[in-house]
Amino acid sequence: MDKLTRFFKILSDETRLRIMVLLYHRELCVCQMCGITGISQPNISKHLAKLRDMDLVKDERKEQYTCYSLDLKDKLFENIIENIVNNIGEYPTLKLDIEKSKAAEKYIELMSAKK
Amino acid sequence: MDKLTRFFKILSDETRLRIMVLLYHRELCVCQMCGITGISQPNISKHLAKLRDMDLVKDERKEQYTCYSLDLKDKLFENIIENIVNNIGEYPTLKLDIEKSKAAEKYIELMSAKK
DNA sequence: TACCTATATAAGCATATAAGAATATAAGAA
DNA sequence: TTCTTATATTCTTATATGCTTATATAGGTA
Repeated sequence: MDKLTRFFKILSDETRLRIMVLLYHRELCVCQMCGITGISQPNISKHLAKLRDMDLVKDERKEQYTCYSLDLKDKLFENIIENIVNNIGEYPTLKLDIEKSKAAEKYIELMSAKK
Repeated sequence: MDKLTRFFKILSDETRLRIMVLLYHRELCVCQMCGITGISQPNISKHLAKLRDMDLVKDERKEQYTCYSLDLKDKLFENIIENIVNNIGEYPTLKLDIEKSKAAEKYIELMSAKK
């Protein structure tokens, strides 16, 4: 049950929930998540570390970026995320994140453009 | 989304998760929950108060007891609890709670027996 | 009325958690 | 090697959370 309560605790933080829902749709690098959500890089990184520690996401180096993707081995966990996504209309922030993620490449450019 | 993260935070505590799963199966009074779970009365009460504040359970006075039952208006929340229950085999503590709850009346007697 | 019993609340303590700012690291480019 | 970019980590501060013990309240009974 500890695994279950830890999973719920992970999802009880808005930042992590946004990350999880984003990654459910597609893999993203750290700076894309920053750009899409408007959350600071150290903050995103720290939450990604927690998700990694719980084995919910995996990372892969791609050229200069570290790409993250969901890695849900547990069917229950996957169902829960899926349920949320199916009701995405009720959660404007999540919905907007997803919209933005469709043009995720843009956020890499914006990041590079910052001087 | 706040409603969602608050729901996950509620479930991220072992005591509250046990209460929710118990109440999914049947209504129970406070002392029955204490007896079944072995958790202290003030502790159970406090967690019930949180669940009540979030409108996840409702209470009803029945003779000398206050009976609690689930009151999930949100389909997503109900699905999540249902999913857990469907996998109850993976969570021995939850499973044992449910087994005990089948003889819930016993716990009222035990409580009364305590002088 | 006074007395139980069941439940709720409060106080105090210890621990956990989040966010921002500053800094460190790793890998590629010059 | 040095510089740059992307990402990770550390430190500090503020806030939240849980548990135990003690106490309060509400409703029924004697």
